[in-house]
Amino acid sequence: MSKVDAIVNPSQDNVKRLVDAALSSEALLTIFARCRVHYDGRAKSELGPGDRVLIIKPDGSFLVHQNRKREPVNWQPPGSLVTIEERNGVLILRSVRRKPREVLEVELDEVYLVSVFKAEDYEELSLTGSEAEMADLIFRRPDLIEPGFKPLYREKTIKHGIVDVLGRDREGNLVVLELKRRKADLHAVSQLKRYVEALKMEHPNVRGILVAPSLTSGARKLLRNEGLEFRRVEPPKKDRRDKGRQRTLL
Amino acid sequence: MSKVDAIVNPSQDNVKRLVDAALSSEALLTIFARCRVHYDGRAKSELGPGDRVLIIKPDGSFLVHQNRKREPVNWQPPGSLVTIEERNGVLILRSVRRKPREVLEVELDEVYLVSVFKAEDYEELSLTGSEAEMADLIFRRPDLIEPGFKPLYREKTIKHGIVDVLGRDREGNLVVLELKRRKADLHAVSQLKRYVEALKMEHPNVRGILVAPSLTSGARKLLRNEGLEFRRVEPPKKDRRDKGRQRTLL
DNA sequence: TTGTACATCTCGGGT
DNA sequence: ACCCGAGGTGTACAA
Repeated sequence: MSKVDAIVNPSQDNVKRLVDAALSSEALLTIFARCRVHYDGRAKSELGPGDRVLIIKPDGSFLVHQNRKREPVNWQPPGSLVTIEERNGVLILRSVRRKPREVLEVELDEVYLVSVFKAEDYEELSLTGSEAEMADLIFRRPDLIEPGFKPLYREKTIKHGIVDVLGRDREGNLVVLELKRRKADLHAVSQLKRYVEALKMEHPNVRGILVAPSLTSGARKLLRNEGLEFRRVEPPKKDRRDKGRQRTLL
Repeated sequence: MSKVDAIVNPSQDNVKRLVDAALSSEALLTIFARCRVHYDGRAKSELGPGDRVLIIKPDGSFLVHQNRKREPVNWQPPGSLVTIEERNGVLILRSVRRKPREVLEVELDEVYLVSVFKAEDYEELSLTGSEAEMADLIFRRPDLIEPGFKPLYREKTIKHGIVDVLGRDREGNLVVLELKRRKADLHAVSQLKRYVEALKMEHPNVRGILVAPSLTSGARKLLRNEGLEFRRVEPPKKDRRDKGRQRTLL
């Protein structure tokens, strides 16, 4: 069997055969088709006839893509179970998820292409510039917050949530850091405030510092009104000098 | 020209030809390939060699899918600009986004399938069970909140945010509703609290009610501690009896 | 363009 | 299984 099987304008029988082959062989299935889509689960949706790309992965992920946007118009998450059946002469792909129960049905009005891809992939994404790396940075260089700052806990569970970084300042005050890898908004300030207020119930002096590359206008206002602070810190991008073959992209 | 062009195990020249054809013709391009992926922008990532599905849409959306998970491992949002070039005998797909500047590069080590799909789609998703429909419901049936409740504003901008529903109770107290279409969490409570406190600065009696199908344990505790309230409401799913041909899926 | 909040968010980590 | 929060979140909508 080869890595890829593809048939343009397949017969219904060929569609069924290839789909069954893909579903039973850990292969990734891609279909170009004119179709209708029905979904019922956490919400409910209908999509009238049109040309779409369908992707069914061996882990049960099911994507329905229109010709615009990054997001699938309909989908089913990993773990869902796919079947294909014929109803009144129309092929129907059906994907069922349990817990929560969700059903996705795609009526295949006309299939332009079926392709089966035995994709082998043992690599995982390596990403830098995350919030976790901001925390690392602050533990390595606490002076980025202020002189004398001592970070003590990381991902510390408190009364009403989980604090990014908990530490003490030069004067012994408890300090809560809320880190954001991108521009911080109102939500981030509310989050910080929730932590500060929870800690204030058990400690006398608690400071809250929002640590981010920037703030929205509204976040800045709310932060001031609440007596909270801001420190500008960029999420660090590690140099991965992996194999020395990678040039700078940007 | 037909709706679909596909070549299995294409030569480099054929890849280049089909890709150029797709990029200049509003067609959706799909490639099965062994590839490496490099990204630099808001963050930075590297992905070693493996088999993936690449999708490039006519609006510039660029997806790199591994054989698991619903999410693309790498991507570029709509509006990005794609080019294909050859570097040291290797074909490279390059997508550039401006604002923020982000570059995605895919090294095509081996191409198993190139397919070009002139997808025609004039349909839009019709979805029910959203938060917006919960708001509609409450304006139609305010008694779902409590007897005498009068909803007044929808999506009302206040000092620090935008309130879902603002109204008055039987006794003339200002009432803020925060709606969640699914189980409400700590975040939802913080959001509601932010609105209530903003309104309290200008009004004497303000009540805050979280309206959702259920609550997380933590949300319930915080809600109680803050003197806020909860009303159980399910997001309504409209019956779309469209064309009478649709059976219930679930 | 910026700000704000929803989403069938998805995903991972912790308890 | 539930809870919690990050995300290159994406997406729509309003100011």
